[in-house]
Amino acid sequence: MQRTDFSEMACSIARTLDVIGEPWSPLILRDIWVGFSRFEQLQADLGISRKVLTERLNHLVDRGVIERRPYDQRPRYEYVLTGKGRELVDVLMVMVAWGDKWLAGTAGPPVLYRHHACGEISHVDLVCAHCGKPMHADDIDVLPGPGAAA
Amino acid sequence: MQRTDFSEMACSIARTLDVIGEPWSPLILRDIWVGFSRFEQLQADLGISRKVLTERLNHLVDRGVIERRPYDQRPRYEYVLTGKGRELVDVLMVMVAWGDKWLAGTAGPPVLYRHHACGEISHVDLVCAHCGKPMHADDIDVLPGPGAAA
DNA sequence: CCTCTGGGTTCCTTGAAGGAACGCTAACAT
DNA sequence: ATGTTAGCGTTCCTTCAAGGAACCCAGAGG
Repeated sequence: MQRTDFSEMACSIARTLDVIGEPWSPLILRDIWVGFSRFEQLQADLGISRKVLTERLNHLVDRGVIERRPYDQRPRYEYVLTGKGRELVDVLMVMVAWGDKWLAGTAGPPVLYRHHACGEISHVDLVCAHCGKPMHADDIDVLPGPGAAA
Repeated sequence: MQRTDFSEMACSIARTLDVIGEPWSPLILRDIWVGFSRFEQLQADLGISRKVLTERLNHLVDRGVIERRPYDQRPRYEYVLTGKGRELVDVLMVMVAWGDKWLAGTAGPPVLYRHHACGEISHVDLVCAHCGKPMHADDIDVLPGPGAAA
């Protein structure tokens, strides 16, 4: 954990960072999303320290984005996304879209996403949940909300 | 910077984390987005160490998501988003939507977003850039792309 | 010439990440 | 009954980044 505690800030970005803001956490979430569900798989795929992997998995379980459950009579466990965690993957998908566009270089994107609904290779775009039109950084006004800081 | 270098991984999430994955970076980006453009403003608003703020600003400038420019004859500078940086704000907007939904508690969201196009208080949603239908964690297949690891 | 302001830089302390070694449990093989 | 192996962590030590306070520098204004 970073030394400063973001979880108490009156900001949904800061609070979300309290869940996946630590190093490795987004990559762990990605791996679990695409099917690496066990400790050894995660450790091998990421090359992360076992100590840190343990800490991150516990943290993600505590925050309710993944669930730890036995898959054998022996003490064996797998980690799976909860509903809350599956929605958090939205953040990853937008990171992929941005990284593919700005950081992929000449080699092109490392992975492609095929959308079930249309069958095409595609990526995510952001729209307004209310009217369905594009919604990006310059398309909104930011106003104080009910949970604003005192 | 976290000790492990994410920038060389064949993963757009890891590469994006190399840009905004360090502690404070997303919050700095948020502040610049909403209009805190100067060093002193950022330091006072975030309560971040001046040393770390300097490091983060330099890093974000290096990666091309913000620009440092003088605003006075005196040695005074402000930081503004580049186009690349403005698109990166998409990631923040999705974090806000998720944090508002799952972490805001009874007090409600700390800030509200009003969409220019429809005038309503709203939040972002993810759709397929190709067909416009919803696109979330379970709506896609992940395939190897041209820039996949050897 | 003194002071003030914005924008950093230096230095010390604390604590998290890296990494290797070790431990624990339950099945299976000999 | 005694290895052996696989899966899942825990312990311990070293290194480096974050926190925080103090300091520095340039230019304008009194």
